[in-house]
Amino acid sequence: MALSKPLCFSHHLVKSLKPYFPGSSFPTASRLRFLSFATPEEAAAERRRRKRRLRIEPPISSLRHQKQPPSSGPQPRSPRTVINPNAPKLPEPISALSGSRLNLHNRILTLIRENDLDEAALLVRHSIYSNCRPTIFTANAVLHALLRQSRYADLLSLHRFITQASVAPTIITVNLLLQAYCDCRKTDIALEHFRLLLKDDAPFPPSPTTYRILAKGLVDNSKLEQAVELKDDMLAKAFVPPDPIVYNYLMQGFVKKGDSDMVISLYEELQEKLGGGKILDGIVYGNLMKGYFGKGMEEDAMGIYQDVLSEGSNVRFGAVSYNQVLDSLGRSGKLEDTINLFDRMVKEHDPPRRITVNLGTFNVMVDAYCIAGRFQDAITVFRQMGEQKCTPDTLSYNNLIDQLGSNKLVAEAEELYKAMDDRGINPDEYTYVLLVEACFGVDRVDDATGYFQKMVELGLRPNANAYSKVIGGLVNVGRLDEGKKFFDQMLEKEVKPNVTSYELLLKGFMGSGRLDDGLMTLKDMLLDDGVTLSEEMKEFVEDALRKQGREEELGKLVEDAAREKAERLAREAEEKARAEALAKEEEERKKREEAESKAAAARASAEAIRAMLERQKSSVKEEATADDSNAPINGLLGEEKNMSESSVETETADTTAEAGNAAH
DNA sequence: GTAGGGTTAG
Repeated sequence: MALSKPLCFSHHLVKSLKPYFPGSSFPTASRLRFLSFATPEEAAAERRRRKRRLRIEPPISSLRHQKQPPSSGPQPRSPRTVINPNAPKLPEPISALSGSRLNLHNRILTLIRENDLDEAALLVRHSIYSNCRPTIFTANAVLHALLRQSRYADLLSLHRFITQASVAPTIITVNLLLQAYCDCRKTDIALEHFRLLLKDDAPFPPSPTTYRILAKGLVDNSKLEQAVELKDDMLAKAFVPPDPIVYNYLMQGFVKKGDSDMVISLYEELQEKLGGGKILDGIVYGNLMKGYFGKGMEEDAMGIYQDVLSEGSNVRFGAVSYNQVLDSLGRSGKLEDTINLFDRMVKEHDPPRRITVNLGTFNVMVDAYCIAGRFQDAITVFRQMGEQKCTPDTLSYNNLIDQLGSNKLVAEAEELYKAMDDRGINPDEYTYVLLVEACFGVDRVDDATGYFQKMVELGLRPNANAYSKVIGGLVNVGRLDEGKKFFDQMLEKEVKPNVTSYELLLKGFMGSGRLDDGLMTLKDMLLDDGVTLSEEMKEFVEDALRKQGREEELGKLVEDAAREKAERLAREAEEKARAEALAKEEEERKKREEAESKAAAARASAEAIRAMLERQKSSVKEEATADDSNAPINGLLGEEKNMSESSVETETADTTAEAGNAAH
């Protein structure tokens, strides 16, 4: 019995995944629409059906009898659900979190608080097959902690584990999973899981947060079209009311894309869906203003601004909503209005009762001052952060250092860098690259390379882009050999060079007449799979060679490189083929062995039965009354049945594990 | 005693 429980759930999952997701890619627009209801009435009916289903908390014991025919007892579920006895289980009610399971929960929460997530995850796993099974609430807490620390691989692995162990998820579990996939830019996988919630036999519908996670994930990955589809699906299914946050994510995406018309029409659509009155959630107004500013409709933008932030306005504004309006003003050159709004926000700020200012506020202000060229004011407002109990993070520092450095205010930038040290905020690779660039910008070449070396010494890992900054700076001032040294360092550290880093060196050597060094660089570049030589670069090289009458060398070099590359590729292909052949052999050998051992087991079992029948026969001969002797046969067959079940379970588990692995 | 409520600067 214990074995058949997990079997039932995971089996269902695999079965249900197949027909609904024939391709691995996200369904096209038409297929998403196919899921929508034809009429609002239909959608409402389905909604009612689900709510009804959700209201009924089945006793835990009923979960064990899922396989029983539906004839026993009253049937509260919709007819469709009854037809499918393998429908995903409903999650346990919160009341399950009591007694020893609550103790376990609290122990795990303590581990999370102590930041020992490994131990917490391990304890969940170990308890699953113990006599104190963790509740889904405990698992959710651990999943959430893993998500907070961006430990996606561990999150997926724990999620896979509890799924295989047939711990029924809650909507929170699903949302955590969707968030993890979206964070990893795997929006297609996130959408596949989301679609399970839309199925008829889904144990619960999506929540507002579900839509928010997906909308943000799609927008952040520039999949605006799919984000709009999702929003339309949200309206059609109507599991949740039209959500300003979802709309705002979309507006954000279109602001970034420069499509102001779409920004405005999304706002108007939301307004209509919410009944036509004023939208009372302030979140949408910053982006709406950006839409108007983007169309040059300044008066409309400012009209909205005056309206929603006027004396008696009942539009609700939190720090985030304010920040977006603040940003729209700052980016539109309305510095005076920006400052006024900022002052108002600081006045309204009354923690912990009301929060209207946060870290983002200051960063938006810094940008506004810098856009206006008032760098000293930017520094001043940055320093005011502490007064509002805000602490700048590395990104905040980087932002201001960037603005100062690229405007030749290097001393100020360096002062901020020192302040980071004093406050125990760690500079990252980006901080150092900004300082490197700033120093190059004012011809402090040695300081620039000094900052770069310091970053490397600190164990930070500059990427190819960072290397190309230092190489470029050195090449620009004619210190080619030093530039080459950094290029070699990059190779040494196994950082894959980018096109720019090659091109900088190539241009440097060729431009200064060091043709042999240039040709060597060119050959390395041609041999590198990751980069291609642009036409422009090729012409540049030809030109430099022609000047010294060596233009015929280029053709030969290109040929040589092409041949060497082809040889290498052929070699690699051969090695790969050989490895694959070996793997296949191994696989076949395993299969053969398995088949042999199965056959042997079958022979042994047949032999056992035969022997038993033999014994039975002889005992019948000996005793005239013998009708209790077939019990062992039943036992034997029963055992065999169990074995095959557990092997199916292993197979299913593997399939699920593969799906999870695909995320990496 | 299970997430969240959204933003900004790479």
